Amino acid sequence: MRKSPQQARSKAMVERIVAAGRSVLVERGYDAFSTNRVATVAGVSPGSLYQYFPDKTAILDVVIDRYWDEVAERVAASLADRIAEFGPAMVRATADALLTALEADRELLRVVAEELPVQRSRERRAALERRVRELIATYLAARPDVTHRPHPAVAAWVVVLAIENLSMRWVLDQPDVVTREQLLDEVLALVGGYLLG
Amino acid sequence: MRKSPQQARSKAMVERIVAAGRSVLVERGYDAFSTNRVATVAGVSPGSLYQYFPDKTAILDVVIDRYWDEVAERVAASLADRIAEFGPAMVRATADALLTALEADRELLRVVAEELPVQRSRERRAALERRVRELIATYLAARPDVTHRPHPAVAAWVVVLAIENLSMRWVLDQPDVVTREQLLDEVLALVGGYLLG
DNA sequence: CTTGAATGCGAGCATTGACTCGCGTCACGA
DNA sequence: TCGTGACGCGAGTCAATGCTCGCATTCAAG
Repeated sequence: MRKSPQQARSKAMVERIVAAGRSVLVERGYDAFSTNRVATVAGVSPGSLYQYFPDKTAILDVVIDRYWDEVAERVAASLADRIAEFGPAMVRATADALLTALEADRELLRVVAEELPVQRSRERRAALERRVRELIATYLAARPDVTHRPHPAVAAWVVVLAIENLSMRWVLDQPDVVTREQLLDEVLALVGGYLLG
Repeated sequence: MRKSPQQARSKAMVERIVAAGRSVLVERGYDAFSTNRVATVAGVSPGSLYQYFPDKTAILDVVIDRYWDEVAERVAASLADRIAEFGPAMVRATADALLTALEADRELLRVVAEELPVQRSRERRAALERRVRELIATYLAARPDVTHRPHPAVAAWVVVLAIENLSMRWVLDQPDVVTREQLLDEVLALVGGYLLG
């Protein structure tokens, strides 16, 4: 942020710019994400835009950060609530929470995951992964009886990646052979068989 | 291709251009992938470049297509060789083949998977997935005794995505808690537990 | 050797898009 | 009410870059 908005008027403008950024991304795609277009959609002039954002990517970053933070919040909340009752129900609930979070803004997910250079959203997504991974690894290390896997950190890495990827691909590709319930069943079988088998 | 090269001279030029494209991508990144730079690195003028490629993306497409075709070839070959002896050894060998293929040009993989808009390489990668998925689904359908999973198509989808993603992330991120052998063990446990458990 | 087609060149055109700057307007404290 | 600084504007600058066009060079068939 080049300058932080002080009056209510300018705070509203910053919000309008971010919202416009999201809107352009979703409706026109990343290629159309130009400062001029974002400014136009926000009903603001390019010059005004640059009073609060140092450059184009700053706007993009805010949009993306907000998205992943939202997803992370939902998943972490669901997970933290149930980490005590570790088991199939928890895995299912967490996967469900992730799916719900991803489905909430499928259009933006599509752009973020498929149109943007991955590196742009890498940081936040990695943060989400790390957060969940550490929760799981810690739990697994404390309760070695719940799994046969020898290395908690490794098991957490595998489980998080597998669930995240399956969920994202399901939401994005909507493979018609797999229903939502079926996906949850498969995730459960995959993770259950791995940790317990 | 705007025109296909007829003399040996021009065929060599096309090759130089593609090689230069790969080189620019790997050494300077996608942002530096401009027609002028590719032409310069290829020791060719922009005008010449446009005699054989209709536009910039055509060069990119060739580079990417070659990469995924190479990977697909190795994996499909390994898989086809061993589909008869379905079991842990086969899963391990296939995962190993994929890892080897991805490791063969890790630099290009990094650019293709993290810098490029995913959509660019989506087609070929999807083709690779489909090819492998169908091999597996067909086999599972023919031999319902090897797995407890009720839907071969779904099981194949899950298994392919899981292995592909874990392998790619391992090669790209090189997480120091997971060795190569360990990764293969984990993949085996994951897939084995899922299909058989 | 001749000749025309294929090949190759590279300066330059045209467009795009990030970003600035000088000026006008508005809000708020005194 | 009035002055000052925050706010807002948008035409314009400037660099990047995809791509073309007219001309020079090379190849190979006759």
